[in-house]
Amino acid sequence: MGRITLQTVAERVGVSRSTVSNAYNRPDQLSSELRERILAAADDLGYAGPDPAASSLRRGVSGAIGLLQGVLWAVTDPANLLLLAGVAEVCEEQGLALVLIGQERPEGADVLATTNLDGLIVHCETMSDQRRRHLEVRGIPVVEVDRDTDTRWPSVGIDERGGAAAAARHLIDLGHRRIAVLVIGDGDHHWSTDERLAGYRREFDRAGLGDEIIIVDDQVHTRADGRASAARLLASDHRPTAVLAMSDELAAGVFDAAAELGIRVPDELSVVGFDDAPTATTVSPPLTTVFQDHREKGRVAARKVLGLDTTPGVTILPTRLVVRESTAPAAV
Amino acid sequence: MGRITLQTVAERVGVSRSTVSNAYNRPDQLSSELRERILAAADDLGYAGPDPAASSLRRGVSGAIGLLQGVLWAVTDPANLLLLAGVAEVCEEQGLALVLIGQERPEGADVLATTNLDGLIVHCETMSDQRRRHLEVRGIPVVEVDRDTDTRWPSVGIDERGGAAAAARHLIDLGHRRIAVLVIGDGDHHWSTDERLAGYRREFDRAGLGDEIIIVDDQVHTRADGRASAARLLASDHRPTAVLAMSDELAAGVFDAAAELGIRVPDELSVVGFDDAPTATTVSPPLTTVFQDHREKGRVAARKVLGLDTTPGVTILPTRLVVRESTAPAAV
DNA sequence: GCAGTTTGCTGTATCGATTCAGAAAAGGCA
DNA sequence: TGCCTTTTCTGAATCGATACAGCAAACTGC
Repeated sequence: MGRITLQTVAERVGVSRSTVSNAYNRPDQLSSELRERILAAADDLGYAGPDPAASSLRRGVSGAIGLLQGVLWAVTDPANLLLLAGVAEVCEEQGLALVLIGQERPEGADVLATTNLDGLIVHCETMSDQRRRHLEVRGIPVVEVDRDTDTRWPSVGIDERGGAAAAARHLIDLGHRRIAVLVIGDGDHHWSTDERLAGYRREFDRAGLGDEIIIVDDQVHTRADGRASAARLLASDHRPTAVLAMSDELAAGVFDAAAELGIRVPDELSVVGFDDAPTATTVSPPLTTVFQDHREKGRVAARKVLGLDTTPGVTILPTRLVVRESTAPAAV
Repeated sequence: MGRITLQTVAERVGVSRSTVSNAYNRPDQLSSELRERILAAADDLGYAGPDPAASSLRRGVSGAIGLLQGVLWAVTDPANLLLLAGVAEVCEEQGLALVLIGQERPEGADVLATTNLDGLIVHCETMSDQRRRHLEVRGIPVVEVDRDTDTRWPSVGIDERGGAAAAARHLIDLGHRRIAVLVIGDGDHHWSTDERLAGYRREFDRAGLGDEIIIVDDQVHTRADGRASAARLLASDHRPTAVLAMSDELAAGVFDAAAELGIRVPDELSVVGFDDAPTATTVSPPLTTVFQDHREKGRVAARKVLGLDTTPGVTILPTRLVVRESTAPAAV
């Protein structure tokens, strides 16, 4: 007897297919009495409503937006989750599904190519030309997050440089001279990493610090990485009096290393993070860090990709230094 | 001039539509020479490959599985993320998209109903009859996670009761008598909550503890909640010597409260968590907790829903007590 | 009571691909 | 060379819905 479709329901009620379709999608196009009757019949027949695939084909929209990021990485980083939450929030509000897309697959059977999306948010991911081309050809709106976008796509980012500069200035104002920078990076540098570095450097230069600065670029990403890296750094003879960590997770790692070595924060070592993630306040002492609104970033990205926010080009969200208890004047 | 479709490419090359389709989906059905020619022409024309919506309609599969959980909650809970990661892992491996579905929307425009999925994983969410019915009618395979499933769907869970019992026994063996249980719950009790409670109780009863047990059920969920709740608990005259927290986040909250009140863990207060989430090891002292493999749980759920794991009915994953440094013998 | 607008419903064309039975060409074997 | 299998490609039928023009019937207003 085949599947139950609009047709089946239409025949049962004795109306046309169009009318049944309207019962679902345009209630104002038919009398509410008839609509009730149709819905009742549908329920009776076990019809679950218009088939999404068919509907999607005909309408040309899918009711879903994608979020592209190395999925496994994505769910590992607490700060990133806030971004996800922001995107999810807009999706829920708009009645859209949120599709997580991960790594490109080798065989040309890329998930991105076989999923239909009304838009895509690209986060911290270097995209293959293949994919880039695909998106253009298919005409899917794309918004990039936290990326330098000389490209054709609009983007959302934060004032990385300004935030970083504020963090550096804070330490300099406290009298620190020998400062270490703990660079984030899980393979290659992202745009945001370079920006932060530029922000720190601006203040170092302005203060005439040069030789005293230690740049540690150990490809660290997680708290555990940070701890390992900081352990080496802090074990040196002439250790820094302050550390600028490029994420709160890394900063937490520095705390761990300091605790192990018996170095007191902030008395003997000042630490500044970046992100103002949940970690910042659960750690002890509470972390001085650069606040950014991850969640809002997600919201803005989603709104932009949906055309709800029509600000063209790049949107830059502000950052600001949040001074807590992990920084103190440099010991004399 | 219209969109570019299989047809356009077929005409350009001078073959039939079917052949072009085969070039994409069944390379073995045509000579590789022709295939190359077709792919080249497609690229030339700016054809991005078969349209997912059309393909999905015709084939009857969507290449995506859904994960149903209050999205906002989902991305907030660190332990839950591991589940997500497990599901994502299998999806990536299988070339499937992962769709996050959130709250049911009021207007009958439920995302679940308008998204086409090859399967659905339901996590910690009481489902409306509406939705339940929908899934049945549409014949979408469903797997439930962490739920008592008297229902028609297979499920994946953990040995909640055994784990909880082990935790309770551990405290009892250490000589604790006055033990508080910090119940998790963000509104209503889930099955897992009841199971854990039953596990604790079993050991309390076995040890003949009764009056000494304090059950604190304050609808707590986050670390901050846990701290508030624990603050009240620990401020009482005759405070417990040990706390069984139903999650590591809550346990961390207990740590926070204890620190505030100057109560030393574990000397003056033993704390046991549940989950063995990342928090357990970043907290100080490291938390004694009940380990469960969230990630594996996600993997198993995904495999089950895809029919890759054909174990019927309920799959129960083991739990085990991990003794760290947050528990010590009761002070005499 | 009649022209003019609304309301309510129908029919047909289409969205873009996949499938499967089969035709034509090519190869294998004696 | 002739018969049989294999390879390579084609055509028609379908998947299930939605949009839009159009046609009755039912209301307006004067």
